[in-house]
Amino acid sequence: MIFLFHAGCCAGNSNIASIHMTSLLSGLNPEQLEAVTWPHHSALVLAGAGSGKTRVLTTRIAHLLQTGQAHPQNILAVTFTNKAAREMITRIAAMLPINIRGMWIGTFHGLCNRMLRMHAEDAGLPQAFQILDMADQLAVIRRMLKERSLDEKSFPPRQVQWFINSAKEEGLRASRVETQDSYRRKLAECYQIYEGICTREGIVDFAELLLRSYELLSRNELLRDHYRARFNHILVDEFQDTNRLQYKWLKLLAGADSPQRAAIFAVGDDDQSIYAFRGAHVGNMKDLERDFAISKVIKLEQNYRSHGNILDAANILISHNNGRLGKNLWTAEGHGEPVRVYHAITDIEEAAFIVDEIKALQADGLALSNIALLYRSNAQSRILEHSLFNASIAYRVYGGMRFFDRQEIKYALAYLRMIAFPDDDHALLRIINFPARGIGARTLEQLQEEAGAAGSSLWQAALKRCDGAGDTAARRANASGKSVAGFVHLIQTMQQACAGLSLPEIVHHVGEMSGLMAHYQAEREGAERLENLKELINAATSFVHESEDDSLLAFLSHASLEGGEHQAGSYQDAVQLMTVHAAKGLEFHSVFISGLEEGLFPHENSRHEANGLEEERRLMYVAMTRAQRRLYLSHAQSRMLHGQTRVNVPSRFVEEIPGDLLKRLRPDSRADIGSQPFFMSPADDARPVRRAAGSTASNASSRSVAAMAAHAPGLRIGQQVSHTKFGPGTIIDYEGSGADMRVQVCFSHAGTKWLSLAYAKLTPL
DNA sequence: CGCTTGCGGAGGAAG
DNA sequence: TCCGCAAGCG
Repeated sequence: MIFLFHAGCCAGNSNIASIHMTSLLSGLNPEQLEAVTWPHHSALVLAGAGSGKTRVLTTRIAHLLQTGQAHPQNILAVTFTNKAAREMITRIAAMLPINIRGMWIGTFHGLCNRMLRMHAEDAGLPQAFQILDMADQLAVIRRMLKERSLDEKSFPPRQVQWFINSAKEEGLRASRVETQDSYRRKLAECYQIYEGICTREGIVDFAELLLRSYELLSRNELLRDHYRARFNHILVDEFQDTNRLQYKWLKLLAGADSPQRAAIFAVGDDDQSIYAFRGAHVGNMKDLERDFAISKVIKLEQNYRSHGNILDAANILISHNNGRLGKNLWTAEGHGEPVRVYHAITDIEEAAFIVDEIKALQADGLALSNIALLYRSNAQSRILEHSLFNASIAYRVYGGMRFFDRQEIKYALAYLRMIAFPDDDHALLRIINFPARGIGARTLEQLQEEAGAAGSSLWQAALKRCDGAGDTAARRANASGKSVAGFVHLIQTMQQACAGLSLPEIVHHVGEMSGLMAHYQAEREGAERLENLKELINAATSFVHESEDDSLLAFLSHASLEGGEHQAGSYQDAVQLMTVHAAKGLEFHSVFISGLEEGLFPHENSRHEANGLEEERRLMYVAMTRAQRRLYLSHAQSRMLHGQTRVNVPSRFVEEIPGDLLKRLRPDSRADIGSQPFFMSPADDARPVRRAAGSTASNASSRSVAAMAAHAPGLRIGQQVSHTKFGPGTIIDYEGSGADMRVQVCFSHAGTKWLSLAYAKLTPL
């Protein structure tokens, strides 16, 4: 009764409580209020974009606690991303002065991990099971295929991986996969073998976390009853993104068919379902209504984000989809500006237009970080970056490599793993020869044979090898015996050295002793990797401070479950570039959606998928509803794709928006020429119109000198420079900006190289 | 062992 | 066109 305890601290607690109550619920619109104060019965909240979804979710939790309808330990709230989970926790903590420890708030995978660690034995897992990310999983699959002499051509590892994960997400074990045709039968065999490896080595992939947890609950009645009695409020964020297994898990946990079932409070938006390709099943929304006897869907349709024209355009666009649950966003604000549509001749010219508009917005006082450039596929960012760079506009690209995905981090983590759990074959294989210590494929094969024969881990096999002291046969042929001995010795030394140290100290030691630091120090382009290794120590430090469990094992799980930021953020004000998928959940004053062409958006691959076009349209809907005040849609008549210039028709999505909501812009004038035809004659095409302001030249020599100087004072293309190692040279090209800026230098003696300005010491001559 | 070369493929991506 | 991966050479 944590809340009552708090209230009881204060005199006149009923007064305090009512003040809290008012402040919690005040400012909610009627629908939000209905959702927040919904009785202890399952509910489906259809929450449109910008309708205050997170607020409803967090306020409901606070309200349940405050009114004594639930104690923290009765609450389980599940999200898809760590970011969303963190935000939820932060907001609840800001609303209520309570200890939120008892609540289970996290991602599906995080919560399943928590449950499996607590009941590892019951779940048939070793206490220290390791979590594989996608890349690790792929590596294990490759290893398996090789061991089984299965041809990678007839068994593409990625397809095998996809098959296994899809099966797991349907809740199917290898033995229960349907095998009508021989191909599926073979894949099912792979799944079977893979399962064996995972069991033997105590490794668990992402899908396995859920499946194990599900099986644990369904098999173990005691545990199931325990959790059912405990969590009587289950709240789900982004419900439209749940896959079949996640829904089954929720259903089992909530006890859909048991008399005293939990209330599931699911918040989602079928119109924003854009993850079918990774298993999301929107049908779960209908299933929830049925399985939990939900009589009324609460709709949050008032939008607090966008102006009217933007919402109207989005509403009409999405109305072209069938089978929607049905929802129409509205705003209390005015219509605002029309949606701007720009018809570019080429992709280059499209980028130039965007740059010009950004400059104009900037001149009007808008911060760059309030501007987003969205695109359907990552490949499109290149040309936008190029143009932004030339115009000296700071930008930040989202996506790509995440911190814990980096190879140097993976190596360090594998060493950490070996310290605590040396029997981990997967970790051993990753680092046994990195940094290089002369252990080749040959030695490894032998080791694997020995381990196979003894039925032991590779580590045990390596130990045995070293035990066989003296000059036995193992040592005769080459030095590999020595190398393995060296490796064994290294790990053992590290184990001893790290005993009793704090986590950050261990990470530091491992970096030094493994030789990783030295390796990257010696490597020419290793500066950034070195930085990341240092950053890993920081990550360990903050982990120790923030986490209840500061063990090495917990840190390793954390690393697997939390990819980390995409890149160390340069905190300067910058335009935000990202895919539409990555933009979901975000909002910006001004949004550009570029590449609105048939084949690109909607993407041509979607044509061969069931309901592919509708998913693309939802994607467009998500993109449009990111904009608060100004929305630009642009498309180019011709675009370079896969090395070929292709001519494209404007996206049907643009056509689906009524003309009276649009303002069409043209390259040669800002006048409204919406009545003119979209396509220009070939003669026009031959002489593309260039906007005056932005240089769109693609070769470095004609780039704006001023542009580069703005990023790197004192440097320009053509500048003679000197490098401490490579000697004199000339700057011939550059890319990136700020801390990420790199220059290409043609050295007199050392050839042409790309160098990071942040690390390379270049002296202007 | 590590680097270079050549070929193929190319969508979106949390945990 | 560009990137990433697999085989091949020094």
